[in-house]
Amino acid sequence: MRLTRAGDYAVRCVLYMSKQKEGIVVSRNEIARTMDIPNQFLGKIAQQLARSGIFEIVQGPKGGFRLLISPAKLSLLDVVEAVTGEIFLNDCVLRPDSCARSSKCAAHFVWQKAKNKLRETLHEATFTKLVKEESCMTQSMTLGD
Amino acid sequence: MRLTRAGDYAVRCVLYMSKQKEGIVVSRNEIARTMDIPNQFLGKIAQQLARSGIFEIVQGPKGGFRLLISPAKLSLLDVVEAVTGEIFLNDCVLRPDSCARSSKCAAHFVWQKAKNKLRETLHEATFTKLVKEESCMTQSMTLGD
DNA sequence: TTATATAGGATAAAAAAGATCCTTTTAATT
DNA sequence: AATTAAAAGGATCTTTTTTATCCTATATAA
Repeated sequence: MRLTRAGDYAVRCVLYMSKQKEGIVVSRNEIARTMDIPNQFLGKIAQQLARSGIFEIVQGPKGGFRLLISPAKLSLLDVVEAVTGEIFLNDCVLRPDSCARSSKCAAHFVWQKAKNKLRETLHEATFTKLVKEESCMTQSMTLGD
Repeated sequence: MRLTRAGDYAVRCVLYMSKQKEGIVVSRNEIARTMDIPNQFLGKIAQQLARSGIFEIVQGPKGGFRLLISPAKLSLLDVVEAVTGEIFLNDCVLRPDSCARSSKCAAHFVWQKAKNKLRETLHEATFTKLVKEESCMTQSMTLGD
């Protein structure tokens, strides 16, 4: 697995949205501008996030995206996998038939274990936590919001 | 990180060599044939493994590769990273300067943590262990050997 | 009903990965 | 010393994946 640009953009996008008041529609233009994401490309990525039920898309003026899952329940894993598909580290773990060896290959199990740990780590990281940590790190920010 | 075909081939190659008597030269042709690796491509991969000190290359008739590190001390991580470079899951962990956000980005730390765990898992898997597990799995093999 | 903002299909451009061609070098064998 | 097998290494090509954009259609607020 390797976080693609698209996956990175998706995380930035959701991270930005997680900082806004819950339930509001956040404009795509605004997200793209603030988070340095090519506007049209974000459109494509948004489709995938919408299909996964992470947010819904509102068209028209004042359109944009509305988070459907609270940042407290939304993990890095959810967002990344919405864009890149289920994480896997090598073909033969996800598609055992692609590798004639998989049944008798010990490496296979190591990859599987590694994959599970990776997903676990990303699953524990909710966006609420990320936002919180981030605000701790930025000393120059006003503390009172 | 995602195990590329090249990385997979490298693992297969070293796995095969680990089953042979220690210290002998194993022919590239033989490895390629047995492990289903494109011969020439294996040549390229071998160069990287050699540069990393994992094995040495012997030219000429009866040439091939000789493991320089005992399978007991050689891990999946060593072999994979010899071919793909140090494992990383996203750009901003390995090259923080590539991402203007890295210093204030909480996701950054999650990726770093995930990366460390992944490397740990792969580091624990030595080729001796892999060979051993593999022979357990293959029930149809002669147990004696 | 007009202006704004996103959807979504098609396609292009760029980058990465996989593979092979060909000439050169090395070393065992005769 | 000559021959030959086997691999090195540079160059190049193909394929796949990723990134990005163009353009027309659609939805909705004002």
